[in-house]
Amino acid sequence: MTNRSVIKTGSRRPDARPGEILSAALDLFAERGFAATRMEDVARRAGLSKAGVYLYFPDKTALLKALVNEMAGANVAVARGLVEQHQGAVGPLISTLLVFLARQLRDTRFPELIKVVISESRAYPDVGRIYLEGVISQGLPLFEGLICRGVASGEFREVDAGLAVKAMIAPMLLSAIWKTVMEPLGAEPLDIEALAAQHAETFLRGLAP
Amino acid sequence: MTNRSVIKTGSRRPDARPGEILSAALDLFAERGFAATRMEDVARRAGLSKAGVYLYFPDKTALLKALVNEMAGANVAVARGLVEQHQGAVGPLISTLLVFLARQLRDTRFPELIKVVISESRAYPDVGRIYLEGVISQGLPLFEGLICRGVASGEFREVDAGLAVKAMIAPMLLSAIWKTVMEPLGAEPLDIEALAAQHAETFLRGLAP
Amino acid sequence: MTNRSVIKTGSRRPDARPGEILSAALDLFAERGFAATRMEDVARRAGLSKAGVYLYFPDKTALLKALVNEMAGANVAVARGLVEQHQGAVGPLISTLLVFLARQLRDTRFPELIKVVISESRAYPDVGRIYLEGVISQGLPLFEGLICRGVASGEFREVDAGLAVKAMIAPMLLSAIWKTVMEPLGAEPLDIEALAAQHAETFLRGLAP
Amino acid sequence: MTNRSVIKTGSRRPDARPGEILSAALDLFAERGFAATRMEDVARRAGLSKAGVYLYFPDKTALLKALVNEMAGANVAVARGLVEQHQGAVGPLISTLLVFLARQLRDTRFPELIKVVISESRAYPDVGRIYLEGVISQGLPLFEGLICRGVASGEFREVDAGLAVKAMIAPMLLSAIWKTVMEPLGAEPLDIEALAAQHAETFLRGLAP
DNA sequence: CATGAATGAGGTTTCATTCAT
DNA sequence: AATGAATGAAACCTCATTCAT
Repeated sequence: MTNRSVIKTGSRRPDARPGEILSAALDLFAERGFAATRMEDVARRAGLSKAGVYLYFPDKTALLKALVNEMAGANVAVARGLVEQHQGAVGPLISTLLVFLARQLRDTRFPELIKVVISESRAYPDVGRIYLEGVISQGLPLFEGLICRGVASGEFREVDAGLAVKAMIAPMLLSAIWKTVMEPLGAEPLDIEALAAQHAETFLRGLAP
Repeated sequence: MTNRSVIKTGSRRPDARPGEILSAALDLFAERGFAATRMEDVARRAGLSKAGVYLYFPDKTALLKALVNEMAGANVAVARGLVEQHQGAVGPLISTLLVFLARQLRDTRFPELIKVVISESRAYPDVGRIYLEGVISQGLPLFEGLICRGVASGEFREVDAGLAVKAMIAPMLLSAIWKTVMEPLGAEPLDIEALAAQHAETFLRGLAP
Repeated sequence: MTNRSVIKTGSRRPDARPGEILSAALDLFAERGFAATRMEDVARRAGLSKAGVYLYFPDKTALLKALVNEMAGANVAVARGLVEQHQGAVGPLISTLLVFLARQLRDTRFPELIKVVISESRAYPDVGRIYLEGVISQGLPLFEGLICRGVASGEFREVDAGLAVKAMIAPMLLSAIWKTVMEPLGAEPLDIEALAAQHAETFLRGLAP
Repeated sequence: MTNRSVIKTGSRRPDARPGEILSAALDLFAERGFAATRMEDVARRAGLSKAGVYLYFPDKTALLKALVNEMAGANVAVARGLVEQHQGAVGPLISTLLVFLARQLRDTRFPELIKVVISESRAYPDVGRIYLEGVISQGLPLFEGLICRGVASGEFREVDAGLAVKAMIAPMLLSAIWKTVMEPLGAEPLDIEALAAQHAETFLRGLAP
């Protein structure tokens, strides 16, 4: 649906090539999974010959790594920005963050990427590691800090921040899985933003002292 | 149930063969993923020749389907039992259910199976469908009924039960992913039961009117 | 010319398969060189499918290694036998050995194998090492011992045994190269046995005190 | 009329380009072998783009042919010079020639070239033919003439000159192979000049009537 | 029931070579 | 003269799957 691949032009601007290839790759990884995507398909969808892809990426996994790097970095950066600029009670910020994430999940191919990472991480640990280091190790402490802040200020009751963060994030993960795994099987679509909103409400109420 | 590979001899009881094969398969699927598991490996671990596996299962995916069927069914059945036997306030039951699930995730290879289903569902929709129909379509309404009961009785505030169920379950999914994807990459282990307990507390508080 | 490959039967005796494959491989390596020989060609000439070869040899290089091992071992063993059984003056033994080698070069595919080893040793050092350890490191000391014996007994004048051995063997190497490299280009055939005989005569005369 | 204006960048002397390329090529052929040397490597080492090489040489084999031509010609020319200027007994001349060759083998990349010719001759018969015609067909008769002279003058006993020449040259071939094949595998270095000297001595003694 | 032997169908990757600029 | 970009053709190797015994 959210297909942004470029099929048409022979790409006058060589600088655009890597991006075109990555876009094609993500399309296909999301559609068929990493293993089932042949380099030739990526190439053709990027308007290139099979060998051409190898001019820009040494490996099939390099495509995946680049995708994870790229998308992961962007999201964490935004979240970090929101957190650092924020002042006052953390509850509203948590709501904002969850809704922001929900929109990302709804509007980008972040869910597909998460799914691919989950799927391929064992076979290609590098991919998992990039995600772990680029997203998990960046994002969780960020949110953990928020919980701690809330606890310290008396806004939240005493909870284990590490666990709380996971409970806070979990519905976003579930949304990604639902969208990429269950919906293609015929499950009814999930309103991710609504889930995020209701979850934020419940979660914050649940943390109230 | 949690049988971890039988190595010994030619297995006196022919009836045990399918189970041995499935056990071997789950071991390997969990360890290396579905795609990276060769039928020959399954066979060898089950103490059988490669061709022997085909006497019991027509297909590689048949192994996966059988595994999903088996384990999914079991868990849902227990949950259904708990729910149906229960009377009175639903809050404690939800706690009980979450902790039960947490223990299942901790003590069985349910997480691995979930991971495999997520990974292979696109390539083998049958597998996904079995899970969807055997677990999701069974479990979610079950829990949804609980939420509705709570709302109806005034125990919970007014919420969208469908969304609430997902928020309720999400940390369990996250736990499965964490255990099977992040921990092998070096992430610190997650205390699933503690997560479930704290989440239950927060979730129920959050639903209080 | 001395083509011994087996094309016909489907090979009732499975034990014969490795040998058949090796024979086919040597035919082709000798004919086209190692790099230009495709596994599929080997397979077809051995009356097997491409994948079938991999049941017996893990690698293309494994074919080469096996060939070197096999043939090298045989020749050294014979030479060693001759040397160990011999008594008396070493001159006649050296003549015998050279003529024996000449006949091997003339009648077997030893020359082709030497040529392949020379050609592929850099790309596949294992192959070279097998030859070095199986032939060179076995054969040279054997012959060196002979020279030393002759020097000690006064049959030969004082010479550097290590160098003498190389001079003694060199025409055999040249013969192998001539046969496999020059003759296919149209060079006139070399009478290896005659070369060996004349060389033995000259060499022994040259070593006389 | 003067020629077109000369483009400045790159090598100052356009005439030097082919030589630079050949030098780079020989370096790499010697180091990794012909097949394993990529045109891109040659280009880079010559300070050129991949396509640039094709401005000077139509083919990968053209590089090899040019190298063989160049080096072969040079050596034969020197040898021919020595032979033609010589008068008197041929024994000393043969010593001189062998030592000259030994030094060439020790100090130039002649050995590598011989090795490459041996290796690639089957796949690229042109290369072999150049060597056959430029070196073998020139050099052998030259030396054969010497032997014949010696026999005619009574300096040598009656021998088959064709065979004698091969025996005379063989240690030089062995040296080349030893240096390029065995030494990289860890075999102990060979003192080529010493081998040539001792061989000359033995060979000439062996030819004495 | 069980297996050893065999295969067909692919997919990734590598390069020599070409061409528009 | 020179090159960056692109490609087509190959070849190795892997496995799920089948079948005669």
